[in-house]
Amino acid sequence: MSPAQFSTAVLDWYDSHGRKDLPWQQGITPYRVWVSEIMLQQTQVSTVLGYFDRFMAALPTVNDLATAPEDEVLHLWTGLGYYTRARNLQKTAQIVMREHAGEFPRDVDQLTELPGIGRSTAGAIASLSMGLRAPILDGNVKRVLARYVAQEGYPGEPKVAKQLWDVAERFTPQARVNHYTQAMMDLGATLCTRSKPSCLLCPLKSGCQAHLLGLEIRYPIPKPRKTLPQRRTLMPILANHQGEVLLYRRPSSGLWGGLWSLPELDNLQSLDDLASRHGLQLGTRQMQAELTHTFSHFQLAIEPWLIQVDAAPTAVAEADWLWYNLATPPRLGLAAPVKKLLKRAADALAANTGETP
DNA sequence: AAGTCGGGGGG
DNA sequence: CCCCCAGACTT
Repeated sequence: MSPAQFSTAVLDWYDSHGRKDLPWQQGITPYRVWVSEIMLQQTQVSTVLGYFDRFMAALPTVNDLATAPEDEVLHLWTGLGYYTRARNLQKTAQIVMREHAGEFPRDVDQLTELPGIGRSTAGAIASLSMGLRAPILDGNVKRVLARYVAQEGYPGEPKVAKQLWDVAERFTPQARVNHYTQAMMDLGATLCTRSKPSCLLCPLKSGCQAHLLGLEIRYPIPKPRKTLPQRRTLMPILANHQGEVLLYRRPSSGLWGGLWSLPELDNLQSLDDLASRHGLQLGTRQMQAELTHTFSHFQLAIEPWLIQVDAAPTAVAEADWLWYNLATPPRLGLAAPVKKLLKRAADALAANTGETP
């Protein structure tokens, strides 16, 4: 799609589906748009709804904000978080009064110099309240554009961010830039959501590279994790005198869905609960060599414990639990690290029985 | 480039 | 639990 086709599709969609009834979209002034944009930084619309009107009622003009006690401003901000925003808000109000004769500069670069206003917020104020052709790139727009061009690389990276700003700049139209800006944010908020995007309803689907590839979910590329989150678990290898080990079947959904696994414990104390649950009499315990298993999203350190079971009921009482015979293993789906641990156990058992007189 | 600031919602 | 959200600023 050419930039003209792109913005036309976005604007047509705005006319029929864009949001037009948010509080800061009524009686639009640079002051109201600015306050709303600051409140909306890293903060969801539903949260800001509870603050905006109260704030505007208490401090209806830039001058009111500039001259209010700081405590009053912070009071109006209480619960919104990122309190530096509130202090910067008042600083900027004072600068606007003192250096700009009470009027916000009609210039993106000058807006960006004000405390708390970065490039995206400046673009939003300029386009929404002044009709200036200025791009924005907030979280919503970033997602829409990253998908539209199937942008590789993590957008937090300056090089990638610059490419997305270039795309944003290219597609931003001269006419109706206020509606265009609002529409791009609305697209990201309502259709082009992080999970389960509604591509079939999207006005950009015919040109969206991610959608055409069927890879919407892949973009924007998430922050690369150098060190995966670390988790630990303890796996008791409960071995009876028949050379069998106690396994259970994991729930059909989720991690290792439907596969059989060794029991997982947070600590050694909870071993007693497991034993009593299955009516087991436990003997000696011995820690085995630790095993780490890497998933796509975290790393799991497994601390295996070999536990002798001296006595147990003849049959397992609970469904989805079984005694797994190491010498004649049944054909079951096993979680990968469990398979490894069982092999170790089987080898050790074979060596023992071979040597024992 | 990475850390900080916050409260809330969703998977 | 982690990740993310109408980000900006500091280190």
